[in-house]
Amino acid sequence: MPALDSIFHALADPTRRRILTMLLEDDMAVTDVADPFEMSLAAISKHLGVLTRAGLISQERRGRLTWCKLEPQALKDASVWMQGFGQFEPVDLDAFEDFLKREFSEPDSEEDVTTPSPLP
Amino acid sequence: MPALDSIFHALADPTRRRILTMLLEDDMAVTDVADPFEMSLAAISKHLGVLTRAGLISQERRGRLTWCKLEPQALKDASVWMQGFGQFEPVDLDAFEDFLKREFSEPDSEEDVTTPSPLP
DNA sequence: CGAAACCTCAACCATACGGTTGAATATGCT
DNA sequence: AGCATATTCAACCGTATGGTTGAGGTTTCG
Repeated sequence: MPALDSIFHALADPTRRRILTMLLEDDMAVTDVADPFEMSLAAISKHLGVLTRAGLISQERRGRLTWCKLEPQALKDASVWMQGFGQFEPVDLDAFEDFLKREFSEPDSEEDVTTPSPLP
Repeated sequence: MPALDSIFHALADPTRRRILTMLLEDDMAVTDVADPFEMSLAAISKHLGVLTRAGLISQERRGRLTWCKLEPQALKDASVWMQGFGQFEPVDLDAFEDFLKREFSEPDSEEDVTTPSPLP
């Protein structure tokens, strides 16, 4: 439903990717999402708007809290688009480790955890 | 090596995604890449620059032609990042068909082929 | 050599992006 | 009712983005 444009655009920001990884653990209220960031609440609210319009999360108001929930379907759309290129073999969890290795060994660009951590 | 920022940013533009799908078929010279677009050559050249800096393609000059070649490793990085979310099951080619179905049934946003076509 | 083909560079423009601050709007608590 | 909490809205600002046009540098070919 949401276009690839908005999905990829949403994923192109490290703050938003980090928000997604936070939501991977559990649903969160907006203020709690904003807590670890050194940025105004309004800025985070905007980021959440971008993620919502991309369909990557949903926001449901319950009481005075607005709960943010990961919506993996949009991510899946984008993932499937990339898989459609078919140039590389199916999901390879080793590849994720490889990726992390390269991400951390080369002091490339960002600093913090903009990557999910499904490795237990 | 290229950060997720630049990869996802590069993927967020329909022109650039379409270029990638074109390069899926074969390597191409810049002018030929630009041909189907209603846009100046300089604009396409810029798009190719974005794709190159993201590591999604490489450009090699041979004679007076500059050949553009798909570089799937960067795509794989991004794909792996998404797979890291692990919320959805491994590569599911049916999902790609589902995606196309939804993409074409709902007159959502874009019009043309910004998706690869690995279905023979 | 000179002209044409191929591509990038530079300057410019309108619009979008990511952030800020301050006011506005719910909702819940006492 | 009244106040604190939670979230968004609105206006603003600097910078980036995606496009244009025109000039410039290589390479090939007649």
